[in-house]
Amino acid sequence: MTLRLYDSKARALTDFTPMVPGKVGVYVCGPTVQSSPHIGHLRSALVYDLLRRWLSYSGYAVTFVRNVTDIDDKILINAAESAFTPNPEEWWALAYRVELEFTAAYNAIGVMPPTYEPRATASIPEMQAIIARLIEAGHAYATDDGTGDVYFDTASWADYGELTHQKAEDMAPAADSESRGKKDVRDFALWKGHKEGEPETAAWVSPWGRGRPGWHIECSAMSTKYLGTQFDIHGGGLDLRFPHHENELAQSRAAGDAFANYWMHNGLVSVTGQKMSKSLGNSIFASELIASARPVVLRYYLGAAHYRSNLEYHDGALEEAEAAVSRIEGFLDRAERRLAGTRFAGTSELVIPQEFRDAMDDDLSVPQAIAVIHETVRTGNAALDDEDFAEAATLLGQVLAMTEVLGINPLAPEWAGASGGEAERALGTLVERLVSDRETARKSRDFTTADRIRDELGQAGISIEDTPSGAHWSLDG
RNA sequence: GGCGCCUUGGCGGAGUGGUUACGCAGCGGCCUGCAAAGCCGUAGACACGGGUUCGAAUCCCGUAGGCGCCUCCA
Repeated sequence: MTLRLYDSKARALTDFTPMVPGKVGVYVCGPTVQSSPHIGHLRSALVYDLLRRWLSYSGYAVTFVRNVTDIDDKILINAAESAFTPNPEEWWALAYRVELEFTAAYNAIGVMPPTYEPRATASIPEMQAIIARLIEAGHAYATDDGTGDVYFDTASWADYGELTHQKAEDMAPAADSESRGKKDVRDFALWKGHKEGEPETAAWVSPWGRGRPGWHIECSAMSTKYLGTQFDIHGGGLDLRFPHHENELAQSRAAGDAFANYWMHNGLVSVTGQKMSKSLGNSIFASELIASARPVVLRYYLGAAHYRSNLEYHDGALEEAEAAVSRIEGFLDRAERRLAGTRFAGTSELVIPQEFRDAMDDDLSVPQAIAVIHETVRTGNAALDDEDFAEAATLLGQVLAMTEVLGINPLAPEWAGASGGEAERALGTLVERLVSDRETARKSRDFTTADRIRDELGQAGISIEDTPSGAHWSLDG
């Protein structure tokens, strides 16, 4: 079975065929670094991280580009507003600080660094080149009102609306009072002339006067700069379909580029039934999430729903994810302990079951893929109960392989907390001593003492499990 | 007004024209000194009304409710 993806332009599941056999170019719209990352940003990044990992696992050489839009209206506004706070910040400092926050959040949940992460401000000449081609082709115009603005001429492009299947005349006219020079309310800015009061550092020389790029043009420039004028997959959040992606597509195609072959859009995250928004004050920030759950649990939670589904965040969701991850972790841990010292230790082969492969190939059906993991965990636990170590070793390898591909192997080194070193060793020594005392008490059938020790450890956040090979202790998750 | 999406058991969340997704929580059992973990078993669902069909939760139409985009947004 080959990979099928839902192409939101075609509005259908389609077989994925790369332009060049064995190679895939993916462009994903990264954040506009205007304020701190929230749960939606994490989900979006994770979705394409899973896509990228699955493509890589499937044997493709993946060039994965995710941009950072580090110049736009909001960044300038937020920086300007900071002038009235105790910590005033230049727009470029704000953008960079926020970009670092994003990087930290991505790293925290195991989103792999992209092949390249271009910043919009580093591709101004490429943007200008596209704008020049558009003007040349009659699809863009510089206004004559002295603003230095350049707009895309939507009326000149018959296919405008092809991505979201809307007719231009049906679109609600946007009351864009500031743009007097527009020929049509649907025309969008390619270049914004420098305005009085805006930072000099936010203006670049151009044939149409000093100014800065409009929103949308940066992605046309960066995607084609690094992936070519035609490339395989373009992804982003569902809320970017219109106008952002529609406009990207229009300007790139009008400029003569074939652009993306497949369009993917991930579902949004909602809170209490509604999309997060600043005005509602219901944003769940990445920092809050990272503080309230283990990173691997967060990754599991954000990835567990299908990427095109809306994901509803609610209280208790992370606890449920923690329980699910603990179950997987429990099997891996138990299997490795039980197999240690047998001839099956270390013999597990990292094999991915066909069912898992089929699920992932079917438009990245992660929920079904995870179901396969859980089923394998169950049969693996049963094999351990039956002391069928050959079978257990096989299933252990499968679970490891599947969780590795999704980046949710709880025992993987990347999730290991900062090891306490000496403190950890000291704790271990003390606990081992108590566990040993308890074993002695149990052997002499002094269960009062044994239970007291277990209770005391429990109150300290340490749980005890009695197994055929002795007691096992662990810190509560 | 236009373009779309959603409504599944206590919760989360898949899927699909005819067979238990999966996880969490619940109940019964096995195991255990008792637990924990694990295993086995079990209950419970497809918003509502029509239609197509041998058969629909799954396709079509309608109704109700909810959501997204059309304005900055992952």
